Amino acid sequence: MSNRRVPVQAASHKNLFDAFLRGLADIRIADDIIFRLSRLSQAVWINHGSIALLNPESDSLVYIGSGATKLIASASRGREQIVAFHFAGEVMTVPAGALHSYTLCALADTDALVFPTGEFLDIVRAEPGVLIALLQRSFTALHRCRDKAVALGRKNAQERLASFLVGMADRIGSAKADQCWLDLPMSRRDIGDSLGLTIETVSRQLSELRSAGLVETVGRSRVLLCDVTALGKRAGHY
Amino acid sequence: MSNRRVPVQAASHKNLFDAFLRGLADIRIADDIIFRLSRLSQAVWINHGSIALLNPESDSLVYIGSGATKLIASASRGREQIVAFHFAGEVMTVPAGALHSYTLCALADTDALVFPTGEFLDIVRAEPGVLIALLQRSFTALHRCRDKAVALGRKNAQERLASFLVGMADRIGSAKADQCWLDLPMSRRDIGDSLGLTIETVSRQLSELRSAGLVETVGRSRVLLCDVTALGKRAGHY
DNA sequence: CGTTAACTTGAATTAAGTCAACTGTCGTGG
DNA sequence: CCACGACAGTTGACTTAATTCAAGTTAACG
Repeated sequence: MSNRRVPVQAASHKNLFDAFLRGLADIRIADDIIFRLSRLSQAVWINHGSIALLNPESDSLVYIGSGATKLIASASRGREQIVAFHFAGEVMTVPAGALHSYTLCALADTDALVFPTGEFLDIVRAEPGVLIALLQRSFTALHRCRDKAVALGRKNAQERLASFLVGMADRIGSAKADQCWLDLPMSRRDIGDSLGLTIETVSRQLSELRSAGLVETVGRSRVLLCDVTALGKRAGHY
Repeated sequence: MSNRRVPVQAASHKNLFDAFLRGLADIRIADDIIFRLSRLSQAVWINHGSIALLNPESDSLVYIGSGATKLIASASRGREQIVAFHFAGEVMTVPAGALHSYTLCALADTDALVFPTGEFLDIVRAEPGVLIALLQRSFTALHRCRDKAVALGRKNAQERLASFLVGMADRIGSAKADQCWLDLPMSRRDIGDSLGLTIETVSRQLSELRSAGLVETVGRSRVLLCDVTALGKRAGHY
């Protein structure tokens, strides 16, 4: 992870905001709305391993400019469930005051842009393109979360890990034919907390996939999926 | 379940559509948009126990006029995970062509109104009120799904059942002080398929809650939550 | 009031968790 | 640039919570 040693500069608010607009919707947005959104947003630099300080009073809408994050839900007795990972260019919502308490934590040095959801929607009322873009991202998040529910509710450890790897390959992998290289920014503990498994079980199942010839690993974070189709089958997908 | 014996008449498309509009957003919508939405929508009557025939080619937006439904995701080997329950007045999305195949199934005789999501959004572009209402419902669904992920990933059988009961109390219970009556439209199998447990485990845990004095049951579907706060504690909520 | 399916309870099994020891990776400092 | 230390990850042995299989009960409907 060479970028951890290189001193990285936080992006300026302007650059971050521009990237957010470009990524959100491929449409022209009225200047006054852009101005108001810009004033509403707050650029946040989250160091690798630390958590974002979000307003606990209101839901937050977060854009990840660069880096990667995990969204953690905590139940009582200190148990943590990672509810979603997010990567550069993605938008997510963090609820305030829910049944479980949510924390946004950076897996790598991360540039983020934060809006209070309520005010954001008020401003953006007149821009259907933005609303629809947001709605589509929200559907995507819901579908991912449902897939996770299936994995957590009805799949065994090996299928969960296979699902995870195939899902990550889809999002941050570099595919070539039916092979795919992954550089995972999260630890085994994070993977376990995401799959509802212990770190030991994750490790054991990864070893099994390794000896089945489905994956190879290099160091701690690099993984080669040797046969994505076969892995998808092990994941219990249709 | 007396309404199963009474022959129920499917609501007319007009009544259903009107209820949908009233429930969605408390705003005036342009007449031509109402007309186009009305033409796009399809009223569907789903008998207790049978599944809705949705277009497998496109995502569906579904409004439940009356009744109750379960949204089932199927993984390979015939395993089923109930991803969400929906009751009268609610709106949901059913994805087509996802990793797992989704089925909408009625827990009671159900009146529903179905739109293809894509066309719906095209028509509704000019109505920010509708888009925002949809966005908020989508956030609610996402938050519920995340809570479910926490339960499935990090809670034991008893906590899951307690979460389920408290959650249902919130949505379809009749509360009085800290007590709450529930008339569950779903079977023990449905509860198990929703909580990632077997029917036997659900039964055992319900018996435990019963002997702990936290719930009482009458017949198969009526449940009295004797102390919702205490039950919430057992659910691992904060 | 009898039949059927839903539910409950019990005993045996198993997948994943826990606890513990060991190994490899990676970054720092000599 | 190499060696060391610390921590992330792996592997093994044992335990446990939930599943599976099996045998009753009970509720709901005709």
